[in-house]
Amino acid sequence: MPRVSSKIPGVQGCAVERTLSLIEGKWKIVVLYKLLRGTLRFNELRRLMPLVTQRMLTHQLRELEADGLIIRTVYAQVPPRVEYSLSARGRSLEPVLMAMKEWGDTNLSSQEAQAA
Amino acid sequence: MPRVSSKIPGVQGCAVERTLSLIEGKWKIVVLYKLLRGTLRFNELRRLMPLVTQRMLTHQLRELEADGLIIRTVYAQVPPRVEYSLSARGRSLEPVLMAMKEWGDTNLSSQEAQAA
DNA sequence: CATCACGGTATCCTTTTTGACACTATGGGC
DNA sequence: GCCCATAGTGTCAAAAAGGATACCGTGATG
Repeated sequence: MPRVSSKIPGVQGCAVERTLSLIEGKWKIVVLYKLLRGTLRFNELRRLMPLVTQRMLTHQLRELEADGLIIRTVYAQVPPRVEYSLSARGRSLEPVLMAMKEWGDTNLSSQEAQAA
Repeated sequence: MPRVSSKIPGVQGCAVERTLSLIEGKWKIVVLYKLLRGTLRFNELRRLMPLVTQRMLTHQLRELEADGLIIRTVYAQVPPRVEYSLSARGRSLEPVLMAMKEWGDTNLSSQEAQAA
């Protein structure tokens, strides 16, 4: 099924790279990771990630949405209510996120944090 | 299954993030991916990735080395000979790389490349 | 009428990343 | 002596990413 771009010879890694490019943004994986547990409102996300500025969070969310990884639902209410949840596509990234988390837990345990 | 890191409260995603930070560089995953198949010399890598400038490749390799993911072996020969290979730590990233590759192959097959 | 909460925007600036391009050292071969 | 290959460095500039800060619109509430 390595049906990637087929043609281009030296660019097999492309699939890996393109996958990476979707989750590269500074806080994107964190967002995805949080959303694995369920839908969250904008400000709930903010509270979970106090270090992210509003502008950044909005921006990352918009990109994740554009890439079809999350779904943004706006409720026409007065204090606005906007909910974010993973799309099927986004949820399918779970194995990737988990592989990364496990690797990190194992290999970055502050102990051997730097070069082993 | 919210088994997170337990300790640090607001920074559970940290492991994931830090893992990501090691492979984020523009061409790093490609390098790692290529090295999964075995040791390569500097120019072999260059030939495999014609779009990377020499400066960039060197830079990425240095960072990968600093993070303990690859091993750089210099042979004191006259046309210099420098070989790069994965360290044990680097090789342990294989599941992550594979998870990403598989996701990419499945979800980025040019067809549904954009938002599903 | 002022205030509040929510979910943003807009603007500006700094830092980081990436790229272009040229230059270097070494020792062997011609 | 000059050129070659390998594996780099160095410098500069462009582009992308990220951050700080401030402002906006809407109804409900007081």
